[in-house]
Amino acid sequence: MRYPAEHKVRVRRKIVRAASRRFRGHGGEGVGIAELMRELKLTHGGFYRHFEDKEALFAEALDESGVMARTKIAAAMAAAAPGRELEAFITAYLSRAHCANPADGCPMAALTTEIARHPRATRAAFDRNLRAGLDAFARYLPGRTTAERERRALVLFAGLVGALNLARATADDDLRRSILEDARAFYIRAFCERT
Amino acid sequence: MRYPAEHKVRVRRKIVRAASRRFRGHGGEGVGIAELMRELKLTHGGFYRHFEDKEALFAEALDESGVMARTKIAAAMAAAAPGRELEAFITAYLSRAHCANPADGCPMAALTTEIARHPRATRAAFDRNLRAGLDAFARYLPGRTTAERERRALVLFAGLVGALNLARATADDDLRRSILEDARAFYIRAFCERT
DNA sequence: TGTACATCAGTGAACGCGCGTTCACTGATGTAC
DNA sequence: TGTACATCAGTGAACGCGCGTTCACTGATGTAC
Repeated sequence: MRYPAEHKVRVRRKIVRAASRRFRGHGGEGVGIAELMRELKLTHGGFYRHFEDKEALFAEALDESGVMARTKIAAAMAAAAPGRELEAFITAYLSRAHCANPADGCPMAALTTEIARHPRATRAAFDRNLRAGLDAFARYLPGRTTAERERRALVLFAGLVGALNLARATADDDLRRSILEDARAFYIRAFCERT
Repeated sequence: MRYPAEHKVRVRRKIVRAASRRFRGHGGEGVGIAELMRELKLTHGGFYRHFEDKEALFAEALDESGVMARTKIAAAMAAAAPGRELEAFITAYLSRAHCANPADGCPMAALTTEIARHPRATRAAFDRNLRAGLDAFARYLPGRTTAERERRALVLFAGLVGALNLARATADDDLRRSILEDARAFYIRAFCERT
C-alpha cells in the first residue's frame, strides 16, 4: 500500500528514536532489528527500506541521542541561577536519576567502551556529538581562550563519564551513592570556583 | 585419556588467562567459547568440565585481570621515585600504550559500560576488584583518614577510567592525545600536590 | 472524468550463520584386588 | 607383579535459538494518458 507523502520520514524518525533509547539501554549487541520493529508495530523486513544496515542505524541513533542529551543539558543550565549553570549541569549529570536510567541519558556514557570497537564512520558520529556536547557548556568554564575552555571541558566531561559509568557498574548501592556524590563535589570545586 | 594430577588446574588457568585478555579486547559478547578454546588447541565441548557457563568464566576472568592490573600498578609505583608513586600511576594509566592495548590493560576501564548489564554475581566480582585496585594506591593520596583517602581514590580512579575510555572511543588521534595529556596534567595537579 | 499502470513502504517466509550448551563417546592412567 | 575396572579431561556431532539480511510479494495511492 502506498503511504501519504511524509509517512516514510515519520516512520524513519520513529525507528531512530526507539533505537536510540534501546541502544543506550542494552548496548549495540543487545538490540535486535526484529524486536525493535515490533515495538513500532512493524515487521523486520521493512527496516531495510530505511537503513543500509544495523550499523547505519546505530550511528544515526547516536546523533539522535546526542541531540536529546544536549537539549537536556541546555534545559538544566537554563533553569539554573545565573553563574551556577555549570554546577547545575554537573549535578544533573551525576544525579541518581541519570545513573539509574541510561536509556534516557547521555549516549557518550552509555556506549563509551563499545564505541571503540565500532567502524570508523560510527566513531566519527561519536566525535561529532562529543564536540557538540562540549560546546554546550565550555563557555561556562574558566580559561582565557576558547581552546583552553574546550580542553578543560573535555577533562571535566571525561571525569563525569567515568564517575557515572563506575556508579552504574557497581552492585553496591552505598558505593554508587558515594561515587556520584564525591565526584559531584570534587568537580564542582575544581571547575566552578570563581577564578 | 586421563591426565596427570595437576593438569586440570593448569588448563583451567590457561582458559581464564586467555579469556581475560579476549574479554577486555572484544567485550563479553565479542568472545565465543569455541574460538577461545581453539586458541588453546582444545575443543569447545571440554569447556564445561571447567566452568558452569560463559558467565562464570567472565566473572573469573574479571578477577584474573584485576590481579594482573594490580601487579602492573604496583610495578609502576615501585619504579617511581619516592613521593612520586601516585604520579607514576596516573601517568602509566593514561599512557598511550595503555590506551592502545585494552586487552592487556585495566578491566575496569575496558568493560565498564557492559558490566552494568551483567548479573549481580559478576558485578560483585567487579566491586571486589575495584576495591582491591583502590587499595593499591589510596595510601598515596592526601587525607586524614583511610576512609577519606579511599573516597578520593575512587574519584580519581573514576576520572582516569573516563578519560581512558573517551580516548579509546574517539576516532581522532589529536583528540585522543589531548584527552590523555590534559587529563594526566589535571589529575596530577589535583591529587599529587603536597598538602 | 475515467482507466491502466507504476510506485514503493511494508510483509513474512526463508537464508546462512554463529552462538552457548548438551551428550554419547574415547582412551590413557590410576586404583582395587 | 599382573589384571580388571573406574575415572574423567577432552572430543566432536548435534541441539535449539536468535540474529542480520534478502526477496518475492501485496496493495493503496499517485500519475500518465
